[in-house]
Amino acid sequence: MSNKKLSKSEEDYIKTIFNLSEFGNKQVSTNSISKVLKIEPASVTDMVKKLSLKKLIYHKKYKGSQISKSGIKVALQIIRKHRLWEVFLHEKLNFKWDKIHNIAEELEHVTSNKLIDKLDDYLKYPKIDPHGDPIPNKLGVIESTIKISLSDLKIFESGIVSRIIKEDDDFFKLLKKLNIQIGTKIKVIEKLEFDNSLEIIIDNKKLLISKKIASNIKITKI
Amino acid sequence: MSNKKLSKSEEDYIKTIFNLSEFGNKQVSTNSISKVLKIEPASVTDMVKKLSLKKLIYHKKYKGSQISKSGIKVALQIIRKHRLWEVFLHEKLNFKWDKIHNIAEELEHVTSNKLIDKLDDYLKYPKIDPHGDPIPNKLGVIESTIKISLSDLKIFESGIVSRIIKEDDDFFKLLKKLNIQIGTKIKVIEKLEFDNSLEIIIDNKKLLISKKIASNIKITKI
DNA sequence: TTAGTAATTTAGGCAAACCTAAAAATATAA
DNA sequence: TTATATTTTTAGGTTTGCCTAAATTACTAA
Repeated sequence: MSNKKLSKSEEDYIKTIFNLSEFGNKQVSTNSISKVLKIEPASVTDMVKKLSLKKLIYHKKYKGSQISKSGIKVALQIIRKHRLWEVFLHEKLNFKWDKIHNIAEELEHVTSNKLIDKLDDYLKYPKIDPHGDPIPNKLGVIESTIKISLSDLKIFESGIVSRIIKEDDDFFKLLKKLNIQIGTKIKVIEKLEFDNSLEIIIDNKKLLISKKIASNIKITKI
Repeated sequence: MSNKKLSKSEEDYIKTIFNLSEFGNKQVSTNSISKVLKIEPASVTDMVKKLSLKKLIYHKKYKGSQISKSGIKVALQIIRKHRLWEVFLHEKLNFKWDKIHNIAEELEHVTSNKLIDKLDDYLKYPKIDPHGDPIPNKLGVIESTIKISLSDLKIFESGIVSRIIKEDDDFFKLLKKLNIQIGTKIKVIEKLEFDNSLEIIIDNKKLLISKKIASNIKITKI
């Protein structure tokens, strides 16, 4: 099909529309795109028309945009690149969590597919990025793992930390002190009625965390 | 000084002008830039004016362009990025010599300085890229090593292979068969009068190579 | 030294991706 | 159900980086 190389701008729009659409199901308003990309609504209208001509989205005047099948395909490849670079920056170059996003934002537009496949191989085919977001494979397939909030885990259930909701430096520091990070195994052994805080086990050590902390941590049940 | 971020195009021009100028000494013609970048001379004139306003080059109508001190600084940083990425692609991702250039051409425009410094660290501060070209350090300093042709090495002198002149697949294959690559230590033990071929030692093994081969290999004397 | 050729610049245009201001469509609330 | 507010689009501009065609300057060889 229409395999002409997209511009950086076009890629940014597609990614944004995909992200706002919740896996392609929702209509996306011109204004919401405008806000995310910090581009005036009038300009968004221009681009949205262009992407519509390329069949990457469906657009009806005044009604919003919906990403198409081929648009989703494109978006997943961009997301794949972004997240693989994030893994590289974090694991190999020792960048902190919160510093990698902007750099990956640039690297994701580097075009070579060969590059991304070799990078994937070099990183040993990671399934999640340093934020805990899943990485689509070469074919765009995301291995679906169901994530629930740590606060929703029942007593004696275990899980692997797979996402931190609150992206905030203080919260990151707190988690570091508690030895909690992406990949950490956690078992819930008690839920206190008094204040809903949780007693959990990490590395054979018991500790107590508040309901608020727990609800900002997503885990994959094991 | 004028530290506003340069566009990809501007960077490409600066790099080209630097490369054509032989370390900033020579005037560079509009036509030569045009040929390298495959952009019409008229367009080159436009850009050259712009870069001149930014004091990255000096330009006199009809007389050619000369890169300025600050232009050289910029060029060296781009070259640094390019060559570090080449090392990464070659050493870490196992790309072949001849495949890395185009990808590095894209990666060199990624802006983060922090990224390039961390990459440098990760690669253990390499001094030369996979083609044998020297890598400027953070300050733009190139550790100058004098390279001579292997065919100019005298009897009983030794050197490290630092550059392959002929960039040609067949020649690469030949070198591979001879166990010669960037970094290989070579000692000359005989120069045959008959056909000017050289007897050399690599890894304690003697072998004979033609004058033509030798003159396509640059080495650093040790 | 001058006529022809080559290199370079000027002039005018175009596409991409933005912008502002104003008009049109839609949503909301009295 | 209007009047008002909000959202979206249209219309017309700007900048960047390219283009072609034509004019100008520089070079070269008779």
